[in-house]
Amino acid sequence: MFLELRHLRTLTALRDTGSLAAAAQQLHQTQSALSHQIKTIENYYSAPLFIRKSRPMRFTPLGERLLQLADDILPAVYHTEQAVQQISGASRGRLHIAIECHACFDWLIPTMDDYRRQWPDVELDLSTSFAFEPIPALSRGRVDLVITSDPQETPDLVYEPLFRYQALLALNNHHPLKAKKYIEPDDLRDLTLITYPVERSRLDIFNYFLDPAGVEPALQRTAELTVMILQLVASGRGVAALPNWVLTEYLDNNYVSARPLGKTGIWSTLYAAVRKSDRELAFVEAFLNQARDTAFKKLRNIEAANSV
Amino acid sequence: MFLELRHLRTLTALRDTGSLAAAAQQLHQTQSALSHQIKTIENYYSAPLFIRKSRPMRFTPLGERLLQLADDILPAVYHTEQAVQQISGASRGRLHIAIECHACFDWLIPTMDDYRRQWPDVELDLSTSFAFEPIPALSRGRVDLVITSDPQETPDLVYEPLFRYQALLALNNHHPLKAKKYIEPDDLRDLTLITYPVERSRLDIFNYFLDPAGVEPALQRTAELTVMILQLVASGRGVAALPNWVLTEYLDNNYVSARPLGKTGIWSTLYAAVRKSDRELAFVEAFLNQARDTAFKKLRNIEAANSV
DNA sequence: AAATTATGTTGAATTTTATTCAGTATTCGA
DNA sequence: TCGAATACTGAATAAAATTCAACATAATTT
Repeated sequence: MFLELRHLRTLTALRDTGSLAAAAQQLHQTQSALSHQIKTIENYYSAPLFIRKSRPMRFTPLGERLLQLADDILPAVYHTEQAVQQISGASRGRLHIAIECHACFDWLIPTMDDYRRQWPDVELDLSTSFAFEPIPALSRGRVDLVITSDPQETPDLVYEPLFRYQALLALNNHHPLKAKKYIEPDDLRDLTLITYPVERSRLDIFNYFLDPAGVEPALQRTAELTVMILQLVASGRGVAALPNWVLTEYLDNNYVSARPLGKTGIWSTLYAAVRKSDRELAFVEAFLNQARDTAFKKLRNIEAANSV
Repeated sequence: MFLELRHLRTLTALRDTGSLAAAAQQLHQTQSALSHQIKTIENYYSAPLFIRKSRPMRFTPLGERLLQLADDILPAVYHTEQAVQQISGASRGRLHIAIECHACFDWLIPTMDDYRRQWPDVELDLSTSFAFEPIPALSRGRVDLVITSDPQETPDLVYEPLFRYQALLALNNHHPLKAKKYIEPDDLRDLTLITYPVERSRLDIFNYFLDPAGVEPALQRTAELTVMILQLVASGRGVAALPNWVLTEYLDNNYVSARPLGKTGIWSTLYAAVRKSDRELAFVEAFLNQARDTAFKKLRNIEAANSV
């Protein structure tokens, strides 16, 4: 009468990942939340679930027994949820997505591919919001989900955080700045900066990096497509600030190199805006989680790549 | 990622009882809570769980599928919880109970019998609080649980409601008052009232029934034990106000008869006081639920008996 | 058929519970 | 031994569940 599936899901995530921090990430929660949750279970049973001071972590008999239960029943729950979405109306719906950010294709396409496989009956559509204002379109029901990095409070919308990301400066592989651990504004004074063709006020590298330091790049040029920008960078025609997730594959293939902007880096959060009334629909929630998972996997790669 | 065991337990209770109201009672919740809970599930899946306008109630395919899951996994959960209480410290503890009310033995002894079977490692003890003040004894840790019908707010204690009950006037089987649907204060003017030997201020029949109407019974006498009181009533030596749960068996056997006091009856709630720090211990919570279940079953009987 | 009673729904208020935040301790690896 | 990663904790906050109260509806009684 006390146990909930939530507890079991936490336990399995803990076992799968081997640490609270990683389990929290897998479950899209903070590590503190899991710590509290585990303490609640341990309090209830007046016994620990796992031995803290051991690497790799080991579960106590209590923890083992609960994990066994989790293994017994969670697959059944999962299958039922899948089946039930078929017979109910939950699997049908419309999800018209609008993106404000050029680079988002990079994780959005894989996200949509995976999502479509799981939710074949959802009518997916994607439009770049160059012809219209996406937020009003969302309110009016012309689109159903908007990807944006600056949430503006609106009464009928909610902004669901997807993930944090960092802007990196992409450099060609022989660039002298590779010697530095991170880029400083002055380093850009003599370089050509390549950007997407949008207003300057929407480019974070100006807002948070160059303008505060009063620095201008020697030259600025634009390119529409990410691949074009990277081609230019790779051939030494300039440098470009791009979100870390865009760079993962290119870094893996040693096509270009990258460095953080400033000691702490320029970080921001990407949000999905949806109408409040849609938030708890199964197929909407599933999309958010799919996006988070896809991005999470991409970003895990870059961390590994960066640490080399 | 949405379903919780709570939902499945609600579904099975619904099926077992056939109505929201009864299911709520079984789960010790309000019927409104279940209504909301079910609406949440139905919203999530955008489909109803059962067909409302049919007697007996019928589940939709969605509801059936979830019930099937519940049947698959809830037994396993139950068994694990049992097993886990054995291997953890949760099954061992002390539960010294003090009762303020004379009549409570009636449901408390069966409760304790059932409880002991499930929790053999809990050290059960029962004391009647005639020699000491139970609430201070609870705070000081001399006892662990106090059964009382008047909660007095104390910083370190919580009062958990167990059940509502009604005081009934027990009459001998040939008593002329049997003709009335309910007793009025004036009816007692010429009768002998039998009570437990406690201060008048602790007798609800005076507090809520006779004193407000300014009526005194012709005679008053006391008896220590419930069986004694009922013997006196049965042999026509007087009438007695007793909680409905006490009377169930005697009514079933036609040993005595009973009528409510006043049109709406005199109702009150019985509470279990425990220290806040003990409230969420598994073996304490289990005791509360056991008490509620036992009382619930007893009271279901009397409702049936009364309606004859 | 009207009246009464039991049952279910709903939105708002309330309470409870879960989660985050911020500060701190601890562990791990260089 | 330091810094980075990880975990714990209490307080603040956010979210969720529950109750309350008003109403609607169905079932029963008179």
